[in-house]
Amino acid sequence: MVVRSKESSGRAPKAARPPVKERLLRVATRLFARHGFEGTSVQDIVDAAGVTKGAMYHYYGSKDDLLFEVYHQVLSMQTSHLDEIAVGPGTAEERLRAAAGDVVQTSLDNLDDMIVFFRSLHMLPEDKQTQVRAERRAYQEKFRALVDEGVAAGTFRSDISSDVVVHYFLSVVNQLGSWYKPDGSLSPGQVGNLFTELLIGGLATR
Amino acid sequence: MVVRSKESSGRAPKAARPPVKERLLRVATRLFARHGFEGTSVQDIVDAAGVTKGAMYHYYGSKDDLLFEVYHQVLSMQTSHLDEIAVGPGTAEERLRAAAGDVVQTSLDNLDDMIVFFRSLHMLPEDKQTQVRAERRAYQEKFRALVDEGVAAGTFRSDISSDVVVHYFLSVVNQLGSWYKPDGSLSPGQVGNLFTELLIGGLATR
DNA sequence: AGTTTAAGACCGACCGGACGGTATGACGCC
DNA sequence: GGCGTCATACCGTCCGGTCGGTCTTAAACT
Repeated sequence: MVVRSKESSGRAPKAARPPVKERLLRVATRLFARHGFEGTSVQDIVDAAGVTKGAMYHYYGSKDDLLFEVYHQVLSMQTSHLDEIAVGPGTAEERLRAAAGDVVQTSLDNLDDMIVFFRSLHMLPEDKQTQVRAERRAYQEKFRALVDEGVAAGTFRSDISSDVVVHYFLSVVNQLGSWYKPDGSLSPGQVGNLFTELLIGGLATR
Repeated sequence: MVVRSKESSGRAPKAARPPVKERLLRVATRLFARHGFEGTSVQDIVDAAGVTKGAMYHYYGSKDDLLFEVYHQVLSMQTSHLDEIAVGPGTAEERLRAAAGDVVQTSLDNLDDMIVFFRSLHMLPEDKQTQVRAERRAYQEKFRALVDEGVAAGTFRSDISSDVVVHYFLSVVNQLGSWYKPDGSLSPGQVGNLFTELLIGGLATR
């Protein structure tokens, strides 16, 4: 997680609240989410950030780099959350509930990142794509371990591959950006609870 | 990329296996799925189809048109399947099981279409995008009606919004292309059954 | 039957412009 | 005066789309 320095002192009269580097990443994320990676030009990004290309290529090596940063940010946050929950107290079911609810909620809190995430992976150069996938798999493995724990404890049914279960539930999370409307009647917490309920219900022994 | 693959069907000696129009759509779907819509040039498509741009623009008005056709094809197929199942015999649960299993299986049978579907919608021009969304909403509504039937019959729990349930399950379907490997150990039917089981389990009254 | 005509199917050179990226330099701060 | 931070101008490439033209086929006409 990046530590944000509060620097709102009497700076330049221009619109420069967050530092340029951060601002670039933020507007890029929003634009990628709205128009797609290929549908967003570098010019669009720097215009929206109120700078020029010179600034962007000073902080980032390429347009790809910008996209990669989005992935890294999301994954590192979700991973640290899951790590914390997994080693915490409670039964396997309780921890799985917590993990499921949390990943839904944090995803909804960063919807733009999620939209970019599931839509533009294939636009990354091969090596960075591999890196992201590896990180992603590590996350899935941790999730799967929780499910397996529950199976071992007899809380969850054992006739369903935990691998498939993880793909199943994380699919739901990844697709949140394609239908959830922040100004709708459902709060992130509510969605998290509903989805958690559906997951645990499907897993529970009858 | 040379594409002179001789198909096994002992057809005409000329290059006319499937008609050009169909061939274009088919190769376009595959290329869109592999490299994304923006990562595939019109030249790539016509090369792979063994024709030239003239041929493509003879049959399709634009590159967008080609993408739109993919969406139309997928949606019309899935809708007709669901329609058939919905009015068929059986309890609400039985029909929901059939619908869930079917949509998973047909999606896995047309993985490339699904990959394009969930990844490139935003590349369509606004009007066509609206059209696609309307068609998809109609599909979701039919699915939701099935869930509601089960709730009314007391088979499914009533404390979970059917709307959310539909988003939940269709998210799983839409993401199939991002992890399922046709040459893996799981058959489409098996995945369909597992997912159906997880869905019904989550819905069932305790 | 032989000839003309029309239409569809397809070719491929070409265009305008957008886009990612770079080179160079100005401006402030220690 | 060197270094970090950006602005400006510019380049080479690639891409969607166009357009005049050719070839094939079959109906219409004589």
